[in-house]
Amino acid sequence: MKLSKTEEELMNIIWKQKKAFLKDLLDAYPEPKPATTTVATLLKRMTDKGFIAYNSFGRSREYYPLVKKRDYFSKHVKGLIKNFFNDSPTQFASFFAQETDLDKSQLEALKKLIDQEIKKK
Amino acid sequence: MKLSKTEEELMNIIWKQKKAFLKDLLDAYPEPKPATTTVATLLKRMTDKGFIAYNSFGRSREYYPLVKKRDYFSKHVKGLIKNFFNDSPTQFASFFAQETDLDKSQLEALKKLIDQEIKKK
DNA sequence: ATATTTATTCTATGTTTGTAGAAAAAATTC
DNA sequence: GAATTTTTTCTACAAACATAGAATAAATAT
Repeated sequence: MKLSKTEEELMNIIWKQKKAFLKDLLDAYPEPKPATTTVATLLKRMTDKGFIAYNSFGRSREYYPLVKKRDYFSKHVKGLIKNFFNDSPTQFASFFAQETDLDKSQLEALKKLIDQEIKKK
Repeated sequence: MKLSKTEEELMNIIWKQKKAFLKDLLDAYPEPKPATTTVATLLKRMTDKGFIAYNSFGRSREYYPLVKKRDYFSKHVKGLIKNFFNDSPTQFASFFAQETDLDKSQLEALKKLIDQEIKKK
């Protein structure tokens, strides 16, 4: 089961807040905010899909993620790589390095990071 | 305007073939192949959306991409970065390096690549 | 306690997607 | 040239999505 675009957006807010009531989520939306009921519907669907859960406090609920952002994206990016870069992460990485115009210091930082990964191996 | 999942799949075939008739595209699908009309519908929708065009040869058409794979993905990945990594390519890169388990030689290759990018700056 | 606000569920509508049959028209085969 | 195959358009329909009003129930404010 997958999240739709708008559900993803909401999920992202929930990940950031770690846990939140409807109100907190609504607050986090930029203008023009969606209707309360729209977000409520989304929350219900996401609960049904198993991406979030909640603890009840009286009538209202504190929602929290059931899926880690990391895991979610791992799948996401791997799918992207598989579908469009012949399952080759390096091909993707190459594309990434050339396409997202990082400046020199960012590239240096990235290089350092990769060095660390190499050491881990 | 965006491509849907199945449209993306077809687009990917078109990118690979560079130009192709309906038949060629159908051939490229793995079993179980979709119905001819299904692919035809997809082609029509993608034409309407402005992602492909065609040259007519009598009755039938040779389809070709109007959008470069590179550009399409550039947008795609940038959106991903924007939405989920606070608009920070380095944060994304970090995630990428850790999550897609590249082996040592792949990481080395990647490092070399980044070095080249640095030199360009 | 009454009025008001808030959270939730139900219902609803328009749109997009995935999938494909029927029909028409052209191309190919026999 | 009649029969068959291929390509395309039209039509269709169910599922998923985006969005939100109406109704309800519970919480809070006065």
